Amino acid sequence: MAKNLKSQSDASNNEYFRPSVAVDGVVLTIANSMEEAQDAYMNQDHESPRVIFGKELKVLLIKRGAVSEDGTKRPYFGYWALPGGFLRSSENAESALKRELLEEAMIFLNQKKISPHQIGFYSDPKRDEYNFDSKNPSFHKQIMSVAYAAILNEDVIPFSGSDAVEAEYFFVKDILNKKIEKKRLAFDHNLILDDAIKYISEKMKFTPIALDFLEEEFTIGEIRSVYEAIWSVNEDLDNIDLSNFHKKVLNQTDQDGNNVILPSPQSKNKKRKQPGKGAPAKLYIRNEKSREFSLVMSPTKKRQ
Amino acid sequence: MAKNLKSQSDASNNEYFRPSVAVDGVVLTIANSMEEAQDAYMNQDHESPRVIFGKELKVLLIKRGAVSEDGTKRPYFGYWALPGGFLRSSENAESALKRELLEEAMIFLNQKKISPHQIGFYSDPKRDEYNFDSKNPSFHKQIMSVAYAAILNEDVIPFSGSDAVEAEYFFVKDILNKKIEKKRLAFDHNLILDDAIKYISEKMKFTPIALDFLEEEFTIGEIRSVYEAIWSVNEDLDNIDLSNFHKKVLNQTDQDGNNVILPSPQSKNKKRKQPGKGAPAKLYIRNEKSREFSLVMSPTKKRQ
DNA sequence: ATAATAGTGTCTATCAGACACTATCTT
DNA sequence: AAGATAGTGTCTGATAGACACTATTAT
Repeated sequence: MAKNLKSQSDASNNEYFRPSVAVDGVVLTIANSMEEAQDAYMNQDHESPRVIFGKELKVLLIKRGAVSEDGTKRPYFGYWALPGGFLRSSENAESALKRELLEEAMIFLNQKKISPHQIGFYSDPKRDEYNFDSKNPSFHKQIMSVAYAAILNEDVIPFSGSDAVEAEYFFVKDILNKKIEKKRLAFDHNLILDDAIKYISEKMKFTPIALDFLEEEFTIGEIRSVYEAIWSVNEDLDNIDLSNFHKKVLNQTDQDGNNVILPSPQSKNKKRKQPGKGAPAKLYIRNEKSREFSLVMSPTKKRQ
Repeated sequence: MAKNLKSQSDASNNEYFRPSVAVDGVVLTIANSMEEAQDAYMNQDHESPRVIFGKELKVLLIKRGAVSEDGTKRPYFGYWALPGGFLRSSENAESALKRELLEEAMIFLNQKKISPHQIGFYSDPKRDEYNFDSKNPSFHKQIMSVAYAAILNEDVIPFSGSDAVEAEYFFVKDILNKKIEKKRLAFDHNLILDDAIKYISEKMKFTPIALDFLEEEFTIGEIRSVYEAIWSVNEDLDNIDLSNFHKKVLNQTDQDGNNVILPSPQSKNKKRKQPGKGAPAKLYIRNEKSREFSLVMSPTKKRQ
């Protein structure tokens, strides 16, 4: 027993230190939610008129409860947080992410053929300032996290969380503008969210991951909406020229010279961006083999 | 005591599982080592003639000893491995990396103003197949790693390791071609090395990190050598057109329109790539504020 | 002179950005 | 007809790639 205690107290600064390792998921989606946006417009201070008819980037958050499974009081009670949880033995980070998303938000990533993107590893000892074991203050319960971003498409927007956990999609812009309960997210989740958006924002310049936000069949206007939604969060972007974007996307080829998007063969139907307005657009599908763009998609640089 | 044991055995698959977390460092440098390369050419099978006069990418490896500090036998004894070690309490991953590099290879990153690049987090339970605790087989000693890449410049090439650890720079191409003791690196370090090279290879297309491989004053030819050394590892590249590269580098500006490299004001000296050959080149210094390129540096695409 | 590296000039195809214009649909 | 979105055409400036050519040094 004494030996056991000794080895535990040694753990505070020798090389046999064992931290807890968690996975955090930044689940992103693009919402086409006119009603929601209009509600926001009416109830609030009219600061964001662009919201009204455009598509906007949303992120899944979980409300932290008062007590954890072992009966202890949880830090950041009442705050919104990224979904996630601790890794179990013989489990890798990606499995843990999938398990937690299923448990907390009924999202089954495997079924959706989604590969999450690893954002980074967060190990700052101060990232969870609440988390000390009061019974053993010399033993710092350091919690490290590996963060992933997962992109969901529109058909999972009608989201249903498990009854145990309160889960909800939030506009990313509202979180950045502190228009959220308690002003900020739990732990360093604001930082993780920022990093995830930067990652996706960069990645979509060179690869077709923007299509992951869309259904199997999509229009070029929808792709453009995805780019606008994400780039308007962190780049200085007003809007993307429709005509040039159209040509550029259609000219995208992969390393073998094949087009990255193809006219949909299955359906001759066309699709309207908003019901009852404008000409309907042609439908396209992705070339599943293409993982890289030949041309760089980037926020428009004004000509001097 | 019984309670203590119980909680330890529970640890094998409940949420209080505590893995060990290590940091691994991919320390990269560009070697201008004509003699070394010539030795290799003479002693081996003449398969890589390009090595002789070019600069080549090298990586720092540590030879794994027979026993660890606590007297137990170490897995992967005799293999070469990336430097690194376990995180200690109240320490973040970057501090642990710096501490380990100092201990194992006398490299003091802080002094060199080097910020390491986070490559990824590796948590596959099978990544260290040797590492089971034989006294407690149900308790899987899962070791997770966060990997960083650190770029060193030429002036640290005359490397001196501490006497306790055997440390050496290896040509990355030799490691990829399995021309190394035991054919492969310890653990999943071949995978980590691949990922690090991919990361640096991509990052140098859009940012001036290639300059981190060089001394404070450098020539445009030296920058080109860095690009060739790295891109020849994983891209299908023979060589970069001198003239076009020259113009492109000099035209690089940051977001404020300032040049990324500037003529060196301090010295009117010029520098020769190889002693006694060719005209000496102008010396440049970096604009420390510039962190982004305006133009994309990329491996030449042949015109059809 | 020759070899080797540094550096400039120039031609052409392609692409980015700007923007005018046509097409298709609903109300 | 008006409003809205989809899609085409065309002009211009900038850049990428190819490559000819000059400059500077040591041997």
